[in-house]
Amino acid sequence: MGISERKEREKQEMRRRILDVAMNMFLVDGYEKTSLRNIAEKIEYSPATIYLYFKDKDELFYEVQKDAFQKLNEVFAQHVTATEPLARLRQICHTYVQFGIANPELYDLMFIIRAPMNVVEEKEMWDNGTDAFDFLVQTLTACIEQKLIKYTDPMIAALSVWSMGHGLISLNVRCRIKVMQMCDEDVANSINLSIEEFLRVISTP
Amino acid sequence: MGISERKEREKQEMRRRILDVAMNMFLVDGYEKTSLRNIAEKIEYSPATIYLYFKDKDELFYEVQKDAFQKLNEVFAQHVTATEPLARLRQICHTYVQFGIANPELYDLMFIIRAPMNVVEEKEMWDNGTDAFDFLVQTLTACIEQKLIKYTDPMIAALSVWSMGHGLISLNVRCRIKVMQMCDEDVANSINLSIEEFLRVISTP
DNA sequence: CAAATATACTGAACACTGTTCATGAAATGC
DNA sequence: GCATTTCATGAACAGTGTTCAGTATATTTG
Repeated sequence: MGISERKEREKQEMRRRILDVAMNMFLVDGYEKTSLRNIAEKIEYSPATIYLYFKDKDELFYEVQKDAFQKLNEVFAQHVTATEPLARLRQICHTYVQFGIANPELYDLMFIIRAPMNVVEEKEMWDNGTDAFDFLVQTLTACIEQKLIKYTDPMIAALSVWSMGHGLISLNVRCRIKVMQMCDEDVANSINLSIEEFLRVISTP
Repeated sequence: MGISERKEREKQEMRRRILDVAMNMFLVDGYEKTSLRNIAEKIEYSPATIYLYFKDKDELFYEVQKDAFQKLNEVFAQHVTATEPLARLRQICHTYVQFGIANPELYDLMFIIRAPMNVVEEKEMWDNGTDAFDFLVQTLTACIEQKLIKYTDPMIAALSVWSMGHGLISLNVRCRIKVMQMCDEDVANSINLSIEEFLRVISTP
């Protein structure tokens, strides 16, 4: 049956089109402005049509999040080039934080916003973030094996590094670093300094 | 003029009543369910009345956030009792994280949600979080003076400790730790372990 | 090819949200 | 007692996610 195959392909193309438009609206206008109605208007379909391709807003946003993580993974692949584990760790940290600062709206969707995680509630795991996290665990395992850092458990180390990076970005993205009187440049500087200090501090003497 | 004083007092009482109801709704039902209409219904006034006491939703939420930070400060005063700086730091970290885990909806309002920070945009500083942050800086300054930790700059140290704590809580609150297959108990355990390891790692030998 | 069926899509409605404003009622000042 | 200020509201506006009966098109069947 060539027809049902074409139908299936067209359905997938429509899904992709919706996802691409949604991703673009996220990047350009941010989360707040990315409504189902706005997406529908941009693809020139009725809002109800979106529900033929996604169960609800959460499921749609979960798929956009998946694409966002692919972007992050690509950035990792591009910027994390060192072979020495500690140098890799440093590259991972800076690449991650830079990605967050450069794409605050996308970072929102990936790590801060509640919406897309409702579909995970029923699931057993959050598979969108797995690859990036595994990438970090792998590097940290190498660091620990070569006794380059003071941590002993790769999982705890990964959770700590990630929390530190996420903490820095999300406090900044959500304007909570304004407790210290600083200009934007100072803030960016402090974030980078915090990463450097953290790496120095966790390294074995 | 006794009358205008009474009027002023009544206005403040009404403000307090709105804030208390809002705080309670946050604690019981969470951010999503705390709408101006729901608050208005609970105080048995029209939604429009709230605008006679607050400029908009953001300003109201900013005041509730202020109360939330007072709660946090009280918890600090209650649980951070040690005199030795490093012991104090440990107590601060655990108290903070425990507060976040125990009051996820309030933590949302204080550190994650965008809404109340819009009023800060025009302001020069975010004064709600100042006391808690200064408290941390003070303890870290003592730690550095006594050469108990490897950090040299109290500001950078405070930003790092805070980011670590906030990262752990917010990743958990927003279900992002589900990348690792773990039950809730394991997660809570990993968070505590991460804090202990961080404190161990940053301490001078 | 025509009729019956299956698929794709939409307009309108529902129940929400924050916000504004003219209108009305009550308390205060003179 | 009358004028004025203060306080509160109903109704409306523009927006949100979501559902569903109904329609138009495309495909399958007789």
